[in-house]
Amino acid sequence: MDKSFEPGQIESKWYSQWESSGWFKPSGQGQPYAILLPPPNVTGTLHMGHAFQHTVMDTLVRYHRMRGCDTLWQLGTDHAGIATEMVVTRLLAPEGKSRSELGRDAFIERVWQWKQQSGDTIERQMRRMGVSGDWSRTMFTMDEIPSEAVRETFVRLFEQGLIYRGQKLVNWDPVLKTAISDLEVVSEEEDGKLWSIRYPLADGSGSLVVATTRPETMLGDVAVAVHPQDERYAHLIGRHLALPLSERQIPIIADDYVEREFGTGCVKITPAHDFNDYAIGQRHSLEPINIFTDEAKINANAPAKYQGLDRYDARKVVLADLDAAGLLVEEKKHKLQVPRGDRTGQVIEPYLTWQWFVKMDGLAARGLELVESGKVRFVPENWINTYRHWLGNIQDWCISRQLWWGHRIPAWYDEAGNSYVARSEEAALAQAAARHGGASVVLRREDDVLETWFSSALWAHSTLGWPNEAAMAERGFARYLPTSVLVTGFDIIFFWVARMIMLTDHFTGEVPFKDVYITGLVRDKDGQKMSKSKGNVLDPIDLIDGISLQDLLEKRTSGLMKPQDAPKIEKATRKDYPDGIAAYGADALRFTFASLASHGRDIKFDLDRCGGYKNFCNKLWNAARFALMNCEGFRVDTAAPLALRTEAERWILARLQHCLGEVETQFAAYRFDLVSQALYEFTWNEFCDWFLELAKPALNGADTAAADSTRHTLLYTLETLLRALHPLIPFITEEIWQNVAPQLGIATPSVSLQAYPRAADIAADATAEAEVEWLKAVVSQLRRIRSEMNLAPGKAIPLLYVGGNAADRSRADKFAAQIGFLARVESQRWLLPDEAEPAASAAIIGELKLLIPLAGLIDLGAEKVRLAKEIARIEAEIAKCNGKLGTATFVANAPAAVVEQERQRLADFSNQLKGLRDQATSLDGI
RNA sequence: GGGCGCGUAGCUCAGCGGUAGAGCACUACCUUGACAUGGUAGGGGUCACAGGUUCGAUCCCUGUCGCGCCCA
Repeated sequence: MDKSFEPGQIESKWYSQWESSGWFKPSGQGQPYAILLPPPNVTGTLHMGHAFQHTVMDTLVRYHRMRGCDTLWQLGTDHAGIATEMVVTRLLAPEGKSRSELGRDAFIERVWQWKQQSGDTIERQMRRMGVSGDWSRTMFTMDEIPSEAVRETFVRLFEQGLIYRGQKLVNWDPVLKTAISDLEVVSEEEDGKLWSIRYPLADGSGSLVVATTRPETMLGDVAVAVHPQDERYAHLIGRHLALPLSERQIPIIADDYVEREFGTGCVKITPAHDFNDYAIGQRHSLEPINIFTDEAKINANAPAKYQGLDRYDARKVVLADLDAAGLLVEEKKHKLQVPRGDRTGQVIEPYLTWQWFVKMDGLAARGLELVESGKVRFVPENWINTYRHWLGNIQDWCISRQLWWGHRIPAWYDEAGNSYVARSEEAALAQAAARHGGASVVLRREDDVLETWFSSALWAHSTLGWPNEAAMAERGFARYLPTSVLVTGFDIIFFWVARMIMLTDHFTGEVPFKDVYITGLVRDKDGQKMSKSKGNVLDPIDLIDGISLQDLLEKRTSGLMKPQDAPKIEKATRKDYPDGIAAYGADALRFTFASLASHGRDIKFDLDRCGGYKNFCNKLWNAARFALMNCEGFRVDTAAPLALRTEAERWILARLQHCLGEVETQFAAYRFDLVSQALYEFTWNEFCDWFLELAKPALNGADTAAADSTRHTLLYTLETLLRALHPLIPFITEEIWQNVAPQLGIATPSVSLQAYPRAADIAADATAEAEVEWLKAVVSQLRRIRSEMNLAPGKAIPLLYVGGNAADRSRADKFAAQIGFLARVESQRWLLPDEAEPAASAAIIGELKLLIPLAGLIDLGAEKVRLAKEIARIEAEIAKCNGKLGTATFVANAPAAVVEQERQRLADFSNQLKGLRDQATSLDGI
């Protein structure tokens, strides 16, 4: 093995071998364990959030595979309607082509080309991360199987009366010219203005003043509302106003939605262009007047003067006209919530259109019940609140989108506008013929497609072949549904998780997954969301392979929506990564993600942390080198050592047992941070820091049986540790394991095919732990004295034992070689019965006193200072103990074990204090 | 306005009724034959603040301040 760990060389080698051997496919044996990959959008490349979640899923999948489960990781990608259509539209621009020039079919052809390219990139990235999913059954949301599921679902929901077509106010993107979901609209406070406009009474007897942030919409006003208890206007309710600029009269109505304190307490009502007004309009049976085209220009319902004007131009003209008419009362600055599409950044228009909807009340009630009853469990469980809140306030789901890329809605229209929902055009024609008394009818297919989440909502059962019986049998529908766990971010609980729960249950009677593990969102080290426009994105591949500053700058500043941000991004990037990014390797990146996966909602990604785990990999690598160098030619037939010859071996196995217990507990709790911490600590602080050091004297000692036993334990512990770490860091563990396993008589071709180690496989050994804890205490004390007395590390010291009990004597005897080696002690002996203690530096461990004679080594004054400091520390501890034990209520009320523990502490400290004081006194006498 | 959450070492975060922990950063010493991507030792915290419950609160409760996010 090389002297240091070089990730690049081993990663690709092992990945292709694993994949080509078919080990990622379900084994068909054992308890089913299935995970659905939330299918990434085919809009480009994977980001850090994907890499994080893929790491979590891969770790779970590898863990359960090693535990003997029949493991299915269903991979796939999502067609992502709007996002992909935008990407491809932008791609066409440099060619001087537009989407509409190209036409629907040619455009879709281009999207498929893009999808191929993007899908390949994504798959390549996933392989680099070590994703061990079943590539042979990967699926795209527009493949035939999921497409059939979409058609079948749509038709059945329609037949069940759960899908309908209706005219409603929706969020409309006037640039993309499609409806978008509430969830895709982000409202933020922006600076705007509030205008007060005078509306005269129709009979000329007076006027009202209304306040609005959108004066142009007055062209579509149908009423003015006041609060029913507002005494100022009570006498006007039911009378009419002459709507300025339009030749219309509108009524004054009363509705308690109106806030009396806001503005004048009079609200213009424009049902076609405001969600609240729409509701009021419905309450008062007012017919909405739509004044916009689908591009948000004024349409023919408005006075001719304004027709064709863009919404913001219309605003200027309307205000000018009002001013000219003396009806503009006031204009003032005002902060308002502006809704923008999260993809385009355009101001979204509430717009009255015909759309397809899914009725949600019944489905939502059932969706809620499935989670409340525990059939689906959120981890962390708090997320149930978010889920509950959304389902409790749900509206019907608008599923149609005015796009080309997606699942085209299976509905057809005849010339009269009657619609026919059917599984195929033939079936639709048959329906139409039946309706028209057998005559053949010309049908036009619905142009709209379904929103992307409609197909995603079916992902759990459609990827298992539903509704096709043969496909279901082949893909293991009955075996893998419900899947075990869904790993996803809280941002798509509404979009995806809830809808999957509802639809999978509705059509299959099963929940899609038993657990939902909600991960945090990956942010940069300052807590900022990573985004292309902020210029703080990291490509996981660049962390694996490294990237130069130049390439990183190029990546971050090219293709920006706002190219003017480039200098700012460049500056920040130069500051954060003056030398580019080093190559950390996939394992270090994965271990970092795992260790950041606590149950919080933000994951601040700190590159230094990644560096620390790269070092961890190197540490593991070198521990393995040590083991192999010391076990050359050593072979055994049994993996586990049968007869342990040294205390250190018994100790490390006991510690391993603890570690594995912790790992098992934390895996079950989805605490990957604690899994990785337990393994990190065992590897570094116990295996490397102590066991390897304790093994050195044993390996080189005269006792060949102990040396061989130590070799065996060394290999066995390492091999077990590699198995335990494999789900987290698969590449390096495989590479090392291949070198280690043969020496233990293991002939399996891959560590990934080995059983995951469990605490139950190893015996606990409290005695050995206590023995070695004693040794560690002695060594630590000696090292501390050496350091504080400024004894050169290479300087050997003599050690004198004083006092102590029988256990101390036997331990000192047993560990003489180790103490000599670890603390550089040249001689060890017990003070003779009648021998006077020499002037020395001392440490107290229980009843035992360790003395390092001063002669020629230690400065007396320094030792006195050191002792005084130590005495003060112990006195403080004793004072704390006495404080507690001196309180009668503590002794009376605290649990006996706690009181006992406190007494024990007091006894130990007192012992130590006495020893230290004696020592101080004896030094004073010199 | 409603809901959720956070405030612990310089930074990023665990812990959570009974000796305050980790990684990174920092200081000193050390190139010893697994590893300087390292070793050894060390410094650093009235656990946001104020009350309350308790024998005992960083942890539970209430309030205040500050900061997020989600939904209106």
